[in-house]
Amino acid sequence: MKPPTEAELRILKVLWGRGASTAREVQAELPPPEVGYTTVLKLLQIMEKKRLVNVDRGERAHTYAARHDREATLGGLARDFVERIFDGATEEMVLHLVPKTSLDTKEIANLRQRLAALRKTSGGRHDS
Amino acid sequence: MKPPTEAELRILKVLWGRGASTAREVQAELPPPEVGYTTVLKLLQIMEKKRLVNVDRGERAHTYAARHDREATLGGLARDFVERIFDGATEEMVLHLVPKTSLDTKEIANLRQRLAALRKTSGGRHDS
DNA sequence: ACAGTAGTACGAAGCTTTTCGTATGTCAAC
DNA sequence: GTTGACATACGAAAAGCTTCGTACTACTGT
Repeated sequence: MKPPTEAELRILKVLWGRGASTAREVQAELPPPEVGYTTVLKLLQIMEKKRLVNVDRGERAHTYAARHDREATLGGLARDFVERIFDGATEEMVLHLVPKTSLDTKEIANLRQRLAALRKTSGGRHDS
Repeated sequence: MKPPTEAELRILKVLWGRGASTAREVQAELPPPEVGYTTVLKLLQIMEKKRLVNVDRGERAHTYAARHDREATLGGLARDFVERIFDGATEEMVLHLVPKTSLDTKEIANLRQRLAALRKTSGGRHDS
């Protein structure tokens, strides 16, 4: 399942936010820098070929919907990134990220809780 | 400071592992799929133009060294990624990552400890 | 000196991504 | 039925990345 490119992801974000939309609607909602209508349409056509969106051709203007939900898509991108850049070392990635970016105390507490939960359930493989 | 591309990063990883090396040495150490010698050399030349590597032209064969250390480079890539893909939401990225990848209990404990430390020190700055 | 070996420099092809122009189709209303 | 608004389809240009072929240079051994 091919990952979306940068521009494709921008479009997917709109579709996740709005639900099924026409090309025109997507274009209107896209954050700057603005991009031409035909550009958006072309991207949507490409995304259809890649099976990233479903198309409803019933109406005057086709309506497009993201085929995969946000969680699955972004999760996949994140895992690919860790694989490619950190050779799979999730821990290192997180350690790089955490001190350098803005995490408020609430988020930190939340993360700690999740990690604690993980330890109990069988989330990841245990040490060999 | 331009981020390295995929192929450039593969080369940087070798340089970080070996220290300053010739093009030939880099090529030999590069993981599969194998790539031609001139390809590696060309990349190194491009990387020099981009100031990703330092070159020592003293010897018969030039020797190349990574200009920035692994920490800074990978950290920058990680932060850029979170910005582009997750719109800066580090917490969400980590939450996506942690349950899906294999973290053993030792790593989980380590992360929790780091987070705890964070809470005490700066707490992270948050814009808003 | 000559051939062989090992190096650098560089142009350019092939690919992907992003962008848009232009051609074309369709509907509605005057 | 012609015009205008709005839609899709598609070709193709521009830019970046990766790859390599080819040309050239320099050292080494016979």
